[in-house]
Formats: sequence, C-alpha cells, structure tokens
Amino acid sequence: MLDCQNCEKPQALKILCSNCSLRELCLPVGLNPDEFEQLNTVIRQSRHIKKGEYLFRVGEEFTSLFAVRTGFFKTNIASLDGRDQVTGFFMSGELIGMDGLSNNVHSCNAVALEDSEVCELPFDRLEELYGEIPTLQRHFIRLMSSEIVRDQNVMLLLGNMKSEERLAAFLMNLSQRLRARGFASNEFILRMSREEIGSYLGLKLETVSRTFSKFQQSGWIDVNHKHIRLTNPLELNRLVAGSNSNTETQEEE
Amino acid sequence: MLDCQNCEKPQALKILCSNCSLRELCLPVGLNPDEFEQLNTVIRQSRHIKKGEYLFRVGEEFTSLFAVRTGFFKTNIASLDGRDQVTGFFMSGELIGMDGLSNNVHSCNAVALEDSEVCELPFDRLEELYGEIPTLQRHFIRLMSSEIVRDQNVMLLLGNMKSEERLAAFLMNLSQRLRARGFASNEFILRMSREEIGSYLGLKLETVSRTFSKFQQSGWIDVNHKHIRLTNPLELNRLVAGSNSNTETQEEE
DNA sequence: CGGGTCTTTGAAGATAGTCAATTTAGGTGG
DNA sequence: CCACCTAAATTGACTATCTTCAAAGACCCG
Repeated sequence: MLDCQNCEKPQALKILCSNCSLRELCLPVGLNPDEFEQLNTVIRQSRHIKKGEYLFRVGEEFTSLFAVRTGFFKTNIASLDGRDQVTGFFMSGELIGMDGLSNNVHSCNAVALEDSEVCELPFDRLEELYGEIPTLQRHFIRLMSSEIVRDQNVMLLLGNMKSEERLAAFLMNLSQRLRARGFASNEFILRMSREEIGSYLGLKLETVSRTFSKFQQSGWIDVNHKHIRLTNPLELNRLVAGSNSNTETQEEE
Repeated sequence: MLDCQNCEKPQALKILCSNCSLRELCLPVGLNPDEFEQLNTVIRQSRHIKKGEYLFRVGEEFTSLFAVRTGFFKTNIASLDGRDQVTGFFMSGELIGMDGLSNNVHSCNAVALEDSEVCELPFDRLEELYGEIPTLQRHFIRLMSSEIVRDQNVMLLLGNMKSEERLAAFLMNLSQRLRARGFASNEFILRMSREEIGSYLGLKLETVSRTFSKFQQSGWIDVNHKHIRLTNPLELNRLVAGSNSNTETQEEE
C-alpha cells in the first residue's frame, strides 16, 4: 500500500501532505484526513532543484503548479528588449506557477536561489479533485486572489514609494514571512543578490547597497553582505507605513 | 454592434448572457446554450453606476464579482499614509473584484469613471455552478491567472520603463483593448484624468502632461485634452518594445 | 590560493518631481 | 444662452532622487 514509485530511500521519501509541517501554510489548509489522503495520491513529491536551476521557463507548456517544500525561488519576466523584472520571491509553503493557467504557457521563469525541494501538483489531477474536495478548490482560488493582492501591493510600492521605503517594506515582508514559518524573523540570510533585490524593487543594485548602508548607519539594521539583522524593526515599519513622517526626526513614543 | 439595440425596451431589461454582445470577451466564453441558460439564472443584470460612484470600497465584504457591460472603471488602493495607486482600468467585458476572494473582503476600491452598467455575479451562486459547468470554472481560473499576468507586466513597466515608454505602453494597451471590442483603436476618448493615468503609471500628472506634449511634437499622436488620436502607432510600439532601439542597438549579456 | 563575482562607495549626470503661474474646459445657475 | 466658477491641464524653472560610470574591496568556490 505504501508503494513508493521512485523510491531511493523507502518510505521517508514519500512525504505526505498530512505529515508535512507546511500543511497549514500550503494549499491543503483545512482539509480533513480523508481529503488529505486523496491529495496525497495526486502530488508528486520532492523534486530537487539545485541552486540556479530553472523550475520552468517562459514559453514552456504549463502542466503543474509547484509548492516550495524547502529552499527559495524567484520568478522573473523580461521585456522585449531584454530588461529583467523579478516578480516575486517564494519560500516554503508558497505556490509557484499560477501565471501559467491563463493560456497553458508559463509567462515567467522560476529559478531556485538555493538548493530546493518542491512538490509538483499536476493541474489536471488537481482539477479532478475539485469536485470531490470543494475546500481545496476554494482554497486554491483564495491563493490566486492573494497573489493578485500581493501584486497590487507591489504596484503601490513601485509606483509611490522612495528607495528607503521600498527596501524597508521588502525587509519587513521577508521578516513577517519567516516568522510565519517559525524562523527567526529579526536575523536572516538573504538568498538573493543586490541586483535581484533591486530588480524586484525597481532600483539599481547600487541604490540597494547604498540604502542598506544608510539603514546600518541609522542603526536600523546590521548588514554583513547576505546576513541581515533587524535591530530596529519598529523604525523600519514606520518608514513603510508613513513615508511623509520626516525620517530625520525620530519621535519615539 | 457593441451596444444592445433592445436595451431601452422594457422586455429587454433582462439582459441575457446568451444575447450579450460581450459573451466572447466576458466570463462565459465557450459555453453551450444549456450552460448559458444556467448562467442567466445566476446573474443579476444591469446595475447602473453613475460617474464617480463606487462599485465597492476597501474593507467591504466581498460577495460578488462584477462584469462591466458598458462604461469604464478604475480600481485603486491607498497606502497607510494616504498615497493612492490606481491598480487597473476596466472596460466592457472585463471582470472586477477578484481581489476580494482572498479573504472575503475587498482590498481595493472600484470607481466608475463614466456612467456605467455592470452585471453582478454573486460568487456563491457562481461556485454552485462550477460543478455543473466545468468550462465556466476553468475559464474563471483562467481569468484570475490573466489578472496575475497583467499585474506582473505592470510591475515590469513600473520597475524598468522610462516615462515615455510607460505612456506609450499605456496608450497601446488601451488601443488594443478597444480594437478587441470593435471600437476605433486609433482615436478615442480618455475616461481618466492625467492624475489617474499618472497614478497607474507611477508618474506625476505633470510628467504625463509633458509626455503627451512631447509625443504630439514628435508627431506620434494628436492630443486634445481627453481626445487622443494615434497618428503613428508603430513608433509608439517601438518605444514600448525596445526603448534602446531608437539609438544604437546595444547588445548585452 | 586565485580568479571571478558580488558588493561597496564616490562623483557626475539624467530623469522625474516639486512648486508655481497661466490657460482651458466643463458644469451650474441666473 | 451666457457668464461664471471650479477643476483639470499645460508649461516653466528649479530641485531631489536615483542612475550611470568607475574603481576598489570582500567573499566564495573550486
């Protein structure tokens, strides 16, 4: 019964959604045991993606969504003349590939920024389950909608915020997502380069670097290349919330 | 051909998807007659929204999606300190409100930019139909995905393009959508103010105005306040595709 | 240990923003 | 129908922010 198709190690390789530590963050939120069982049969587990490898590329046929189990990914698109835009960073429990559903072709690239593991969710199998597990469908639609909301907040960031506000928003967003996963939220390793951060935030890498330095001088953070420590997250949050408040005058209440 | 000839007659008040001239642009693409019939029973037709009125606001409970029948809408969000970002413009056949599915609360405002008519699609009714009309569900997911792809292209625009490229992209996008609806694509009336265009494009209204003037001086367009005529759309397209192309072709990578 | 990549920092330059004045349009009411 | 009034748009001059170009320093991986 527990036959594992491509087992290298018996049993341990077959990671079940029902056992997965991410089950409350990932697609199957709120399923009952029976439903977990059904989902398990659909998911192709634990494909390993090495740092730098592509999960999929622009133009490839869409067949599956991917849930990050471990590791870190970015997605990006390119303009016709080759300029690059990072459209998102993805950590464990997050779903990649929803762009591909619009016309069954991936409209972005997905690249691992460190050695990673993903669960593959073949979409036609998933679709078959929708009838049987309405919760699953509802949650999937919810995830797509969240992606839309997230993107619109990035539009706000790119359209209205100054460099310092953008970087502060970026750091606080990472921090919050790490906390939600039980990781330290005030001290972490950046998985992406300055250039990738800049691309995501609509800034040049030099501006990102300078802004990190400025934050450090202000005492908001400690930067040591990829290692970041948030020493004054409140101040960073304040920067995000109201840029109008003069950054010079720091009234602490 | 776009407008409904029967609209003013009383019996025609009940506008049926099956008769609607937008049926090939809107949600029910590819349904068969039976399925159209089912969809008709679910849709609350033709709510009128006057210019300036809100279809919904941030924080309101989400219950329905809205399909634009006639008219023009914008959606926008505000940062905590009150800065405003227009996140989209919507014309006939386009669906508004998909942001609300993430947590059953609208995360943006939707405002009519001219007197408009919408079809209301109560989402719980729609959901009940999914089991019976798989095509409908698939198409809805497709529409959500398209919204994600659209938003990511706006991220590219905001993150990488210069003011002239942004405005050219904006004009060509409008033009293309008007053409798809059978309207003149090289001559149209802008429904939004310079400020709203600027907000969408991450520019100030003065910059939008100046860039319009620059385009006119270059002979690409005729601007007369809200009235726009594209006299050289090819050149505008070239601006969008490769801003560098104007000068020497610079190859990198 | 060394080559290459990534990062930091400085100085100069460009693009878009800000502030301000003027013109034009569109809606309202006499 | 016209005059008015307010809101929107245009244009100019100046400034701030971010980019570009350049060089030097730090790290990582084989």
